[in-house]
Amino acid sequence: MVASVLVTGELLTIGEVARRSGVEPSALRFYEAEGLVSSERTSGNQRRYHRDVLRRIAFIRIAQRVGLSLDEIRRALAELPEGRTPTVADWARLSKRWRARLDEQLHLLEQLRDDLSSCIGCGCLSFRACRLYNPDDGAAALGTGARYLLGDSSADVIGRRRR
Amino acid sequence: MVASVLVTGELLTIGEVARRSGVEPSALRFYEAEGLVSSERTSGNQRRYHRDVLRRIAFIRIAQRVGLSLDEIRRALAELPEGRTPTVADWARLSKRWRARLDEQLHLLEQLRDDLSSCIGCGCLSFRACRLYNPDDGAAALGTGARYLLGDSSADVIGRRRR
DNA sequence: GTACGACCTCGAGTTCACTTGAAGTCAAGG
DNA sequence: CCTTGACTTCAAGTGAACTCGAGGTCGTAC
Repeated sequence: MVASVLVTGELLTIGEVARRSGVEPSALRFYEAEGLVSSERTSGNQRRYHRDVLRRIAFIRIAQRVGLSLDEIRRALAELPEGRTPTVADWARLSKRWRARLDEQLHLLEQLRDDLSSCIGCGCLSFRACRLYNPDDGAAALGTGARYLLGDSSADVIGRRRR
Repeated sequence: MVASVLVTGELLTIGEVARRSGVEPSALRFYEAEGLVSSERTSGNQRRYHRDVLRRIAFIRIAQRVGLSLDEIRRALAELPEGRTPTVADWARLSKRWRARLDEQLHLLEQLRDDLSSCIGCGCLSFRACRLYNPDDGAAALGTGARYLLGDSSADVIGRRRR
């Protein structure tokens, strides 16, 4: 019943942005509160978005897939030029950095898989000898956020001799 | 001052398990509350652990690195034989399944990297054409837990034709 | 026997990225 | 003008995997 398209061609309502981007209105408000996107307001205090917010949201979602936190994404977005609308080159410059990050993640994952392969035969799961349990890279980039596999004060883990 | 090693050779205190495994006592209590590990108690209600709890904890931590939730890990551990101490073969059997999971994660990550490579030139970040934003695999296994990149009701995202 | 560190429970707090709900306002078709 | 859906704010809730603190007990060396 109510028009679902603003035909002015200029500004988008939060509902339109949500439908076009696949991001819930609640998330859009959240992003705004976090300083990731911005909007104008009507006289009645409703949000109106410029069209290029869609590209910004795409950037955010892809960056999340790459593994960035919203905090990192905010810092990345802060490097966009102020005043003018970002160009294709601006966006490409930012996303170029992801490549190295993805390569690193891939490397860690491959290493984990290979360690696992060589360990499956032995089934040792030992704190002292097992590479699976004692990766030298420290942080594991998988699971819920990046958390450390081992505590820092694990002298016993390292120092313990066989027997 | 106080003995830091129980020389009975039989049971371990929570502090010893923590030191040897690199897992905090609070986490060990948490795992017990969650049914992932078990312990006996002294007459004074303190925990005493059998030595093979160390292997169980190693299993848990490695499984987390592979990307399993504690819930999945609990279900995996439930398949261990009851009564007898698990053998090396028991542990190997459980961890063999991780291989496929890691391969799948690697595949998704490689695909994301390749999509990114081919997109960096264009910098499009477009909701309609960009493979980065429209992966067919649906869930992204990165970042905080597994969440969906796109909402389910994103008809506009999919159905929108150019211009 | 006393000191002191290690241990106990239980409830609340943390982080991240949102979602949900309540209570109320705006905008546009009819 | 009225209805209805879309919008507003703000506070609180979610879930995963823990951590922290308070208030109290245990266990061992001296």
